[in-house]
Amino acid sequence: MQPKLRDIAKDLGVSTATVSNALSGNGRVSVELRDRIRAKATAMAYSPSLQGRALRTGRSGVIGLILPDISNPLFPAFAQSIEAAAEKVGYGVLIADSHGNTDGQNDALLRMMRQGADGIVIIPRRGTRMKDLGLPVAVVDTPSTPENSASADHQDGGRIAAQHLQDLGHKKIALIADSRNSSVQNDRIEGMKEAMNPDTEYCVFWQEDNRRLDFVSLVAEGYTGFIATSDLYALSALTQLQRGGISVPGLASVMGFDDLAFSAAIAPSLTTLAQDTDQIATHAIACLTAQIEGTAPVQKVVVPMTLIKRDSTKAAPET
Amino acid sequence: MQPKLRDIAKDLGVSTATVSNALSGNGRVSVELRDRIRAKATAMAYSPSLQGRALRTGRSGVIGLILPDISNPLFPAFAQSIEAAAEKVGYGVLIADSHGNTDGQNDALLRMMRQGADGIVIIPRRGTRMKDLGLPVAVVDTPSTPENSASADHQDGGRIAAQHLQDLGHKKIALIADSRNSSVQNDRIEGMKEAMNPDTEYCVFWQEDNRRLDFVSLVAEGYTGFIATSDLYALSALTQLQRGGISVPGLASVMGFDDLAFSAAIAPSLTTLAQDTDQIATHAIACLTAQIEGTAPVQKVVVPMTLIKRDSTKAAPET
DNA sequence: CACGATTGATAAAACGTTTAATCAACCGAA
DNA sequence: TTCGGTTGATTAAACGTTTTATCAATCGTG
Repeated sequence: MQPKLRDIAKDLGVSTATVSNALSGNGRVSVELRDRIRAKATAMAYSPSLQGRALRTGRSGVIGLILPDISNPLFPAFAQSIEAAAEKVGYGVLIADSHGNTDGQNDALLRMMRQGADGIVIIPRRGTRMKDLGLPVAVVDTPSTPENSASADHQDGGRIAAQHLQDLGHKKIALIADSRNSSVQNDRIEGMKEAMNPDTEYCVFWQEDNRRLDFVSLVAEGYTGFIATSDLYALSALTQLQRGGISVPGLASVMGFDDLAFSAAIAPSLTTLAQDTDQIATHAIACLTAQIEGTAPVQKVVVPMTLIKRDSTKAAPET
Repeated sequence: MQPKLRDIAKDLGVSTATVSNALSGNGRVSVELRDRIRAKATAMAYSPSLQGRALRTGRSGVIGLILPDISNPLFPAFAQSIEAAAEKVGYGVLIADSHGNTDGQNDALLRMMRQGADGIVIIPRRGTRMKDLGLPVAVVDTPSTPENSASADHQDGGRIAAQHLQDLGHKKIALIADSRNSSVQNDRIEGMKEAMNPDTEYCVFWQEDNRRLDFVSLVAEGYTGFIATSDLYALSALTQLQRGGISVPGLASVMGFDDLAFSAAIAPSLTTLAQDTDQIATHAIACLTAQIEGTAPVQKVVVPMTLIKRDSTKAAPET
């Protein structure tokens, strides 16, 4: 049986209140007794019952993490970072999958509240207005989302990507995105457009209507650069080109976003823009704990994305 | 403020005990009163405080999920399945990352216990002996792990894979695995070996020493079939071959395991062996709840893997 | 020396639920 | 009528912690 406060108290002949005070440093306890109690506590490997504490204080020591789709290859990295950051400040992490839709998202929120989460980190669906839950929330999305608490600078990432290909001499660039429903992808595309020189030709290809793009014929049309809003689409493009006999990066350069698990492992390795998930997670958690513990609010933060140059981008071929 | 048991009780002029009994169906309450209480409860949108209940019953309603490495591309699918299965039976899921090592795994276990998890689902590191924690545990690994509770039949998956390529006429097959430290990979390789015909040449290439394999020169040596223990390595092989000008599946067939997120999206799409994570998760959760609630123990289960034929495997080229 | 302030510790209540023990009322049977 | 048994509800304790109010003792000061 785990030792309780009472056990320590009885052993030392003091009251449980004193023990509690000694351990938390809250009330008034003489230094000598405090040390004696703390020593005893560690000796007995005492660890407070979170349930008892939760009942009394109304705080469970758990935060909820709501992801639009756990199986999205980017989110594992986030989940890992969030878990690490939360653990560092003594919180557990409860996960929920919103199955990509708004209903699921609300269900998940409700479930988390029932479970007694002290706060929520959420990566929202586009267009979901975070109504006030009476619960601290940290939103991780894009800087253009008003409620956003911490995120990468996706728009600037877009700029960097477009700049990179143009610096390499590419004059006709295809931008590949999945769905207009993602604020992140929109911001990335927006950034790319912004950084385009007046004499650069480009076109955005949205894949949301599920039509498969034919990248090989795009090359025939003169495209030499491809920027996808995710490494997943970049991979799709890259393999399709290779299969069509188009050398990457010899005849076409391909780059993506997020530095997914496979991106370094493929041939050619994929040039990509990475976000610092650790930093974002740490900040999101800081925002949350500030709200929970009522300390000074933390500034929103926007973390720059960094270009990882690999082998899939090269100077444009001579025409 | 959330309504409490007392609020319902006061409103109806009964005792909190009666309300509790009416809602749980445990004690003795007249049918009429029971219905009246239940109606009132739903009308007030009552939901019991998990903390209060936890303190009294000693059960928190959350289970812990410990993953060796969240960023491994297979685990998201698992996490999602586990979360769904747990939610269905009313449990929340607390995640922890064991950072791939045994110490991290023990830390994670301890943290989960402190957090008051009622049980643990763990995907263990190879060779970790699950010491008795005094806490229900469900292990998800491979059938060859003695403590395993639910898993795919990885060995049989290996057999199916080897059979598939041999059926297509491949005579010289390269088996690609990452690390001997994974029971799963070992079982898959073992199954492949088992299914090899006497006249089939094959060789196992372990990548654990981080040497990059040169798949192109393997083709020059006469290999026409490649089976990787993960789609990740299969992808690596596939792109390397394509880059080297070797047509897949024209000159070489490539297949992998686990049907990762990208596997259907690449060109050619990847033939792979998939595991039914939902079924495995449901069963793992069933094992756990059986232990937690002290009901009849659930049989261990081994779920067959299914071959997903796509475009990366084809009949071996004529020699 | 007396009195207010400070220090060090305790007692007791509270958080919201479940459950064992209790109790009153009613019923049927001897 | 009386008594054991059943029914329907209540009372009170318990889970483990934190915290407010209380109290005794010591201290400093006028």
